[in-house]
Amino acid sequence: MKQIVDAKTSGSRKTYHHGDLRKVLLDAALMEIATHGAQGLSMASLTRRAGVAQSAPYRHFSDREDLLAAVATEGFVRFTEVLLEAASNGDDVTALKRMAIAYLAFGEKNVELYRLMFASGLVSGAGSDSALKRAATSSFQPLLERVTASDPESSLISAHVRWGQLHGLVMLKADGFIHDPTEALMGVLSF
Amino acid sequence: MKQIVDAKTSGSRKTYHHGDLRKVLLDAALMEIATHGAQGLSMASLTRRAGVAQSAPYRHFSDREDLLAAVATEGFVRFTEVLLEAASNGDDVTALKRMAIAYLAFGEKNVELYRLMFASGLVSGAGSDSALKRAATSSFQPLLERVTASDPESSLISAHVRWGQLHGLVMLKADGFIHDPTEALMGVLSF
DNA sequence: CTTAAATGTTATATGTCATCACATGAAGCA
DNA sequence: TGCTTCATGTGATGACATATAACATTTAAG
Repeated sequence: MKQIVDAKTSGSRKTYHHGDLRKVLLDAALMEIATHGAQGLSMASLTRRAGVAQSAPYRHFSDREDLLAAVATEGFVRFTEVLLEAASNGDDVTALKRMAIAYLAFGEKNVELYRLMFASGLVSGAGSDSALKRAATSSFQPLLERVTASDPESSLISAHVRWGQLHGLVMLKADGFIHDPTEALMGVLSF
Repeated sequence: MKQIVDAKTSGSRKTYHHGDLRKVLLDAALMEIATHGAQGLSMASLTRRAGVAQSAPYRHFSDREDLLAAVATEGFVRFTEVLLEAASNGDDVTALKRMAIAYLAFGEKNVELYRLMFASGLVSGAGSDSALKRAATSSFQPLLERVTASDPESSLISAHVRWGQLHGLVMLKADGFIHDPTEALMGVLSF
């Protein structure tokens, strides 16, 4: 039986073992990334927040990049849920529009996480069979399916075009180049 | 009169002063970024490459971010040249198409530099009167002008839409999510 | 109950950023 | 020419981060 005790009472744990350090670290990383970006995340700061030794995370993640990959994977999972939810009912065309809006909303609400997922080079660098790569691929499926439904001819290319449009607007907004991506999106929702 | 001597003969310079360390560092940074990305660039590695002390760069750049900003600024200057060149002749519509193709080409040839310029958060973080911000803004002008010429009504929004599309394709390619952005671009060159 | 496997700790090696006081050389001026 | 001053490079150092290794403590398997 597991002791799910405190784990954060001002530095001193009651139990030597932590409970679920892996999850605690991931959650802390998600918060840290949301506020300071992945660049500003250090293993050391995570251990201080979790109240464990600096070396502890390496029992759960081979290195810093491995931890970031786990965070990004979680990000893709959540992102996929959001897209599926948006596409869950209505005809294909309106579903596409709702997905587009949901896509932008996710990007704006999770700027730094989104950046880590899509613009950090993590995915392309990851081993080809990694959970990260699979999660990333899954995220693309909802969009692809809806596009295919409404345009079976050149579905993959069309999906890339639409994905590129959304991704571009999110990233331009994230980096301060534009201020109202939704406004721009409305200009193309006649897609 | 300036002694433009060696500056790289196996670690030992003849002159105590370097000649033009600032430029040497910027060039080295551009190369390092092209091969290993901005993330993998360290001040220390630059100094080794240039054969100077670790503290030397701080005479020319206040910190690492300042140097990266200078590199990004140079990137925007080059990028603007490329776009202007592509738009230099032909009617507005074909000029837009050539700019789009040139945009993608620049992105593909300078993946990591492009990432630094557009997706590192440097621009949004920079002080509002910085050379970086001005260079970045200049890069947008050629596109905006051409769009305005062919669509004076909603020119800014239209420009954002097109910019977003191009940016998205470049970034998705950069991070390995798609493999042939040009193919996708052809799908929208009827812009 | 004994022992192996997981998981956490302490200590340490290496590397980076950034700053300090100091050294040197270049340029201006007597 | 010789002095002075300012820009630029050096060496030493402090604060931190990543990562590893040897050791400690639980948990859980037999």
